[in-house]
Amino acid sequence: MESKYGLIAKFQTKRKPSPVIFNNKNGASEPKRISLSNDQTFDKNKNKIKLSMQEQRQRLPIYEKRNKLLELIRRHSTLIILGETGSGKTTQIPQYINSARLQNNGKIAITQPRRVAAISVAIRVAQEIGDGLGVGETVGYTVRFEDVTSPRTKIKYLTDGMLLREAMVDNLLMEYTVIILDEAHERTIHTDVLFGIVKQAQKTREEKKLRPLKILVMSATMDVDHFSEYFNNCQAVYLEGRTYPVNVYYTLTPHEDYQTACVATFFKIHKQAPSNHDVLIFLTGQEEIEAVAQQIRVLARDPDVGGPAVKVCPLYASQPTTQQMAVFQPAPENTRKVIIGTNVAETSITISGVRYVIDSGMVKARTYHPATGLDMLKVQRISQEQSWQRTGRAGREAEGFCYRIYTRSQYESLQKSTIPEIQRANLSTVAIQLLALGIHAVYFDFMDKPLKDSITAAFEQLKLLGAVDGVESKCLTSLGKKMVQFPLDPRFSKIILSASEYGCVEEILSIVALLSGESIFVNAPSKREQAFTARQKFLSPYGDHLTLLNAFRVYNKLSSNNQRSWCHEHYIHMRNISYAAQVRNQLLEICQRLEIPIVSCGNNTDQVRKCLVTGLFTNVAELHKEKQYITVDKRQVVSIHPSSILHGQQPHFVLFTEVVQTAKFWHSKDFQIYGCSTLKIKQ
DNA sequence: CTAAGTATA
Repeated sequence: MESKYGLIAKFQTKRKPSPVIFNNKNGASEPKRISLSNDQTFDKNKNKIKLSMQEQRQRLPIYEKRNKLLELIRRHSTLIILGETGSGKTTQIPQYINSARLQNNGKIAITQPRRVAAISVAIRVAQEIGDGLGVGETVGYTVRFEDVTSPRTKIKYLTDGMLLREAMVDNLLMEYTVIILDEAHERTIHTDVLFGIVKQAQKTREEKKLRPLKILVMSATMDVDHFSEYFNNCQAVYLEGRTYPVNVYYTLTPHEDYQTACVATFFKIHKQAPSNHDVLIFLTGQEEIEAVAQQIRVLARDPDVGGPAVKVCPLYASQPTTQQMAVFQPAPENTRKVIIGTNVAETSITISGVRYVIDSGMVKARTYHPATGLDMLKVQRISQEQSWQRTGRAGREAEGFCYRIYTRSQYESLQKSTIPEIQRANLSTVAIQLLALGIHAVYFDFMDKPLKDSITAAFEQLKLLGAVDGVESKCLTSLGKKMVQFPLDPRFSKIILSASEYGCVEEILSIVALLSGESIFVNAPSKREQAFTARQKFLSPYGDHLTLLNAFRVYNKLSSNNQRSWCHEHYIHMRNISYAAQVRNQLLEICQRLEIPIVSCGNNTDQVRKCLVTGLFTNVAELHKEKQYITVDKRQVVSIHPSSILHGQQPHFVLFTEVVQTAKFWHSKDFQIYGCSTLKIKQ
């Protein structure tokens, strides 16, 4: 098998990839999911007609159906609304309900899987509603760290995770008379749990003759029957979107080396398409994206290749924000922009100007193995749903083209839908949250049941942590009740709750906060050397946890106007470290509420490592032979990930935060452990 | 031949 590093070398010798042959038919024979609309406001020409906000609202395809929709919502206690991209369902439906006062004296909740979406939609709707009051009054939002609502708020946008938190305080969600679960097709773990909670709340409120709860489930057009069946065969209504047709092409033969095929396809497009038509390539990860970006840059400079200049924009979530912004800036005159992205570009980030999509057909996805307790991050084929999602990205503003680096029959053999997150995640957080609501996960009404083994594994972990007395237990111990207060994996909640015993609450709060977000260390492949050198300043011989703490201690002593430049100099991720500081504040508040004394161990940081073991006791590995470790718990062979400070050293015992298998095939030596600390076991 | 998809509380 050829490695992706070999490819760079091959391309640097300016050899061009061989052409990829596509079929000539477009995707018109595919299920018709992409429909045409002639709306002028979407024209990309420069004399765009300026419309008032109210005119814009009236031009949305949903506007004509307003009365019909309201009638359906009034009549049904549960309704499924299928809406294509651009139908305006997220912004308009809550306003329609509000102006018809269907919520009576309660509130309308609309959940979103992502914070940015909840915030930006709320701001938009607050403007549209035109009462001049701005966000936080009639229309508000609630996300972690930010509650922009008032007692007068009628329409409240929130993240699905936030509504789940609220349900843990009041499982009947009495504050709301209408709950809209938006983007339900994404099937986030939080939305899946909310399905059951909201359904039960509606039933209980009816039985107890409390004020009724109306449920709207909004989704892209997929798997209606599945949703409807779960919600007692409720009715579904379809809303037309506003997108343009996309011509879909398949390769005639399978391409195992999808990276090279993507590059070749890009240059095929590059030669013929006008330079202001941007291209979006879907690939799987940072390393791969940077490699392909480099190949395209090199080839684009080759005079033999021809075509306009090329601006290459890599796009993945862990990029520094400034780099990510480059994606939104239009390319200069006579220059083609090509965005090479992960699945962030599928849902989270929308880029205008894209007319061509190249879909590798691959995605990196996480799966959880209850038997071993191990996570895998594996490159695998996308689902058919996902491939249409990617295709749709070419038709947001005008007719587009999508080149699929797989054959039609390969497409047909893809699984129809993506496996919902709840079926491929560690369930200990879900299990403890449901217990706080008095429900054992085994008896919970899931739309798609998680694996029995996953639930069992979760309960075994909760038992070891002392959150429950037994795996059948339907209530939490007093420790468990404290643990569930924290917005954390139960293992980390446990560590915080043990910290006062070890006299290191200050330090543990910092470390847990740092571990609960993304890495604060910048890890761009091109700057690896410099980043490594800069990191030496914070290095602790005891490993990554204390190294993180050292960096965080320095950061906290800086005045706020020095933080940015300090982060830049030390290859620290500004966004991630300031996020960790916010998380720490939140955790600190919870500790104060629980009356935990906030003590520090100063330089006696041995206490910190001892304390970490109280939650991560299953995450211990022993040196087995040269560079090879074996986990004490499940006897799995692992090795230290190169990002760890302890990589290259061989302490006898290590404590780690996480194990992940990253390679394409199942070789035991491919399991790597992240976030390592040395561990001396005293006799 | 050393390198983590995306979210969230």
